Amino acid sequence: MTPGTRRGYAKGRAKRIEILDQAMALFGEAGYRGASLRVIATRCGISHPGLLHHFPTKEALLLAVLQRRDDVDDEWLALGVTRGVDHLRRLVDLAELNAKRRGIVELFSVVAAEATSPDHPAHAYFETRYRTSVANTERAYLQARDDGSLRTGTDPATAAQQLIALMDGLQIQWLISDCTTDMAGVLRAHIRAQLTVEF
Amino acid sequence: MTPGTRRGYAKGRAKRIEILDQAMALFGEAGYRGASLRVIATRCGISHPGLLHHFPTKEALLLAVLQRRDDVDDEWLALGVTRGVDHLRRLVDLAELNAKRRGIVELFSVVAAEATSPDHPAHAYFETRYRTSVANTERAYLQARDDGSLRTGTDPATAAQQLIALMDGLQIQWLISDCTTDMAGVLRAHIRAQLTVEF
DNA sequence: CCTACCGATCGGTAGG
DNA sequence: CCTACCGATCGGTAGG
Repeated sequence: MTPGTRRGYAKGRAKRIEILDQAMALFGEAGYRGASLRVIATRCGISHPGLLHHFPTKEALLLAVLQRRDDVDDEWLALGVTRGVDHLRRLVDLAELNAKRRGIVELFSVVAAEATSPDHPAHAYFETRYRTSVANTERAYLQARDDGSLRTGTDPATAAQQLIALMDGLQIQWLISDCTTDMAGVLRAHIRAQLTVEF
Repeated sequence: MTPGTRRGYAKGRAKRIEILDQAMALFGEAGYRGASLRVIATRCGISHPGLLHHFPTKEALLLAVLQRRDDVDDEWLALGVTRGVDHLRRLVDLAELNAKRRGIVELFSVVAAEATSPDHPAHAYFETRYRTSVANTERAYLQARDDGSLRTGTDPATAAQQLIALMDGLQIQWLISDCTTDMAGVLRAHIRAQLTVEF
């Protein structure tokens, strides 16, 4: 340890972030089962027992990665208005933002599919995530209806399920097609057809 | 070998089918990377080198599983009319049928997500599959427009992408929610809103 | 944070 | 179709 080198918590925290970033990338590329702690650790310039010093198990690492992405996105969603048609617009903006973050899209698409297995470590996480996503979206559609912005015959509960499913399905197509699908555009067209107001 | 035991090709063919069925189930449960030849072989009552006698590599087994499912579904789709609005109706029927075949839904949802990685053995397969699925669906929407059944402002190309994405996304939600999502119903509501005719 | 190791498991092959 | 084996790799632990 050379004199002047900063030691202690700050350095540990920075390494933690680096691990989470590299883990996100590899979990996205290879899935939870396909990713190995040794590869993640090597990409961070440490050994795999070194990684296990920061996160006790592989499972804990995955959950920390998912939690971190949620925190960042929740913070982003909380900026600005998030009710009714404005909330739906915000979801389209998120799709537009995601089109610049392949790693994050890969992470959620691949791990969500893996986690359909009841014994997957992230199964409960995604169960909750889908329930709250659909519920929040349904609330936005209900508010849009109260505002008179929703076309007659559009059921808020069904529309919410559709919108979440559409976002997920478009991400798969976007990844397979090597990012040539226009996720935000297709999404916007779908919502526009459900509203009486400009979108 | 007791006298009277049937030998030769018939028995080999039956074992091949059994392997494909068990492999489909495990690839769906655990993904391609998470599934092991030993487990598949054990479920078929043979050793894993015995399995490799029928399929030379794990990759060949996966592709054979996918090809077999396509053959079965193509045969089913070819029954009855498959143009315009009737074709769209046929896709909803397929979703209804899939709601009784969890194994098949798992296989395609999980492996498709895995296969977004360019080096996945099924990457090319899914690239082609999505292209043709979207193209066939676009053709159906174009025919619906020619028949005057399509609502003004609905773009066939966009609608095709939406419908395929919606089917995939609904399957993920259906799997995570332990089969409580009404895939066919949500799908039908989406298409109904795009048409001028009853659906 | 490291090296060194554990038992388990992987896909595939040798040889029969 | 089998047993027996290959080298590689896995998540996690011991001990420092």
